Amino acid sequence: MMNDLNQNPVSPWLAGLNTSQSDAVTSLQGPLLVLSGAGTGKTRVLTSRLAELVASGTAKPWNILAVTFTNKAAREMKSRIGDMVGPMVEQVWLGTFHSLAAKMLRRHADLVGLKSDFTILDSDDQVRLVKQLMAAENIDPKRWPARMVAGVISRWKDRGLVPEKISLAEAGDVANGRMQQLYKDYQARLLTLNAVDFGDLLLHMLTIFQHHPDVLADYHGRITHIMVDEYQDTNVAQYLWLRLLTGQRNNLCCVGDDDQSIYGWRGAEVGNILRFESDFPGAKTVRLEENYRSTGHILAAASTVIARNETRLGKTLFTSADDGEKVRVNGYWDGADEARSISSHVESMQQNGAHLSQIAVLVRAGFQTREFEERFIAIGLPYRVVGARFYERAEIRDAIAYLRLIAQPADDLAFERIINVPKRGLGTASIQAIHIQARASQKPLLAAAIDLVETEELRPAARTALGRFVQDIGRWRNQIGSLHQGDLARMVLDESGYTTMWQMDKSPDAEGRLENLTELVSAMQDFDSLQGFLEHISLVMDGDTVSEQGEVTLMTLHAAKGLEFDTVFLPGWEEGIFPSQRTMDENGAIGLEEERRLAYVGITRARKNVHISFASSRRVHGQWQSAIPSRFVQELPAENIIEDMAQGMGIGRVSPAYISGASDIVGQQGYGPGWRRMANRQQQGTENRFVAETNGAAFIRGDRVFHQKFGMGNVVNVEGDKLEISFDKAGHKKVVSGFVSKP
DNA sequence: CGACTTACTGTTTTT
DNA sequence: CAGTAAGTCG
Repeated sequence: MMNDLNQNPVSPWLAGLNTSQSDAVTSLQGPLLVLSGAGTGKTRVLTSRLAELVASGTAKPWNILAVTFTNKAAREMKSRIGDMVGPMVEQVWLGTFHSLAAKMLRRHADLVGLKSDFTILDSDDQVRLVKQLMAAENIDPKRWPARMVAGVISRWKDRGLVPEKISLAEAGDVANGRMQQLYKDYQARLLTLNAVDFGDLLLHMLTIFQHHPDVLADYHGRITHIMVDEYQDTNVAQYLWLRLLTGQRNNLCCVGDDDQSIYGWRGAEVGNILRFESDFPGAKTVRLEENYRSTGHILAAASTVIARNETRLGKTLFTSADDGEKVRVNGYWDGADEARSISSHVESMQQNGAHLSQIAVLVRAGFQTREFEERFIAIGLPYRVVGARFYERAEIRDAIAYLRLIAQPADDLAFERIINVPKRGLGTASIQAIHIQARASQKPLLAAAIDLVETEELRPAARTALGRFVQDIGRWRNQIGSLHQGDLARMVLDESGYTTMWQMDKSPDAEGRLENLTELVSAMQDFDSLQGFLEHISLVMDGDTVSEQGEVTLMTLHAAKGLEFDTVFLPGWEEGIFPSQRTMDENGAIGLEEERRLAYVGITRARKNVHISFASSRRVHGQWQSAIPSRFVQELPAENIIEDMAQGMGIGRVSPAYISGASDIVGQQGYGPGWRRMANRQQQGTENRFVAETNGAAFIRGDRVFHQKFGMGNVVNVEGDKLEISFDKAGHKKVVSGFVSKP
């Protein structure tokens, strides 16, 4: 240990660092790349180094720019640095790429034709805008989905490309070769809306830095040291932004792990980290290779898998921990079997004293959580699904649209979203009239609507409704400042009839939506102003409520990056699912490597136990499909795993017939008839059995019933053979009586 | 204008 | 299968 590096024996954070960690923490000048493997103490190094920069007098807090990707990471960094250096942390430029860029852009908005109170659009708004532009250009939205077109534009922005820089070849035949025009239109439209999308935050700053050297010079004067977290996830625009800000001083410290780059499809360039040493001559590279998280077997399994990747800088992780238990590999008959087995395993772990919060099920894609949810509900196992993000829910977005429109009358997208929500009798005809008026008078939609009410243009009913609407908006707008934004929000939701709309709604999730609205209002209390709140929500899309009262975590591998658990279940390791067929089709070998990194991320989330599993058949889009174990299963080193096969299903022993997809050929292990027929028969049998059991058993309100998927519940309403049931765990559902039984 | 019906289409998603 | 988005009828 070399924790007493002469110059500052009092820095407590230097104690207990290993050699390479402390090397990284005390290398304060020049370009530094810290290659930090999973579980090697990355955050600790990052925060300690920042503290050291300040404590050693190398830099003042306000000379340091510390960049992360997520708000969560920024928060954590802030609190940990705060623990080390105290309130000085407030002076550091600390935040996400987007929040920092937004802060800068508000200062210089006029240089790119924006006002400093510009709106930040989310991806949903983006797509709707693109859709409108495509309609104007007569491009078939079926042939070229707006989502895809918006995606292409976003990828260009990720690469730092403004519309003028798009080459013909680049645009390709997407949208009939009109992509460049669409991109131009889109940017023009954003300017008239005084809005930017996420990509613009960076892109506009690049433009400003390039065209206004004085602005850049000003930042060079302010910022002398830059630190970046998760460097492997930076895209080209972020790279350029960092590079420009770094300038001649060259004090850039990037921390990352090329093996954990899993956002390539979102524009992240692994190349950035791979190229660091040539990009920044004289760069020093420090490898953090001692893993403090996982046991030997787990680490060995992960290392062996990732070693197959060609494109990597290479690290050799080691641990002084025990070998621990081997990674268990399980084969199951089908997905339900897999879910059943995993959930009962979790149950028995719980009975043996394990904390549910230390157990996670990590899947490749969101839809895979469902099977587990259903099973967890059925057996009453507490769980939480990470991913369904609060601010993306329709009711929250609607509520925010109201607030946006009030705060920002020119926000046409917000206007369109809520003009007829709840229903005010303003349909396509009225909306079109507003659009025509707006275009003719060069005004935003709300202003045009106000004008339109004065005319005879609309039918009386619509005119009255619109009149009321614009009047309401104006009235609420006058309350800004005099009324606390939380109270204002409640008032808006009540007076607009939005709350009533959901109260009247009989669908089972209406109640939850109302709760979400209440939660939104209470979340607003914490902000200084309505503007402040809106800025926050446009950049912080995580509404993660930390209810750590012991629940199994269910989430995607992507969402799991950076987290750790004692026990991790990795189901669905089947070709086509994981690695994902689509990724392989679209990105070939590169895509496969990214999938493999995802496998690496998954395995390295575990401290003590990993359970990998696959199923022989699975229902995908309602169709039964046979599957072969993922190639990643084969790549696991035999000495670090235990195969725990059900019914003689082995890792490499699946009949080749299934590989070719000829599912009707009988396999060697007696797989029987094709999966499809087989499955149908099973399903029919199941249904019949339930009908038979409950035959003649009429249900009445108040009956206590059991449902295979949803568990126990009470009948709250009966309509013929359809029952409305309030389940103990699954909430309100409507089900056919044949699927429930009396206990 | 809105409720209902039919056709289609399914990853991952830090901001 | 199931959720959505567009399309049709009253």
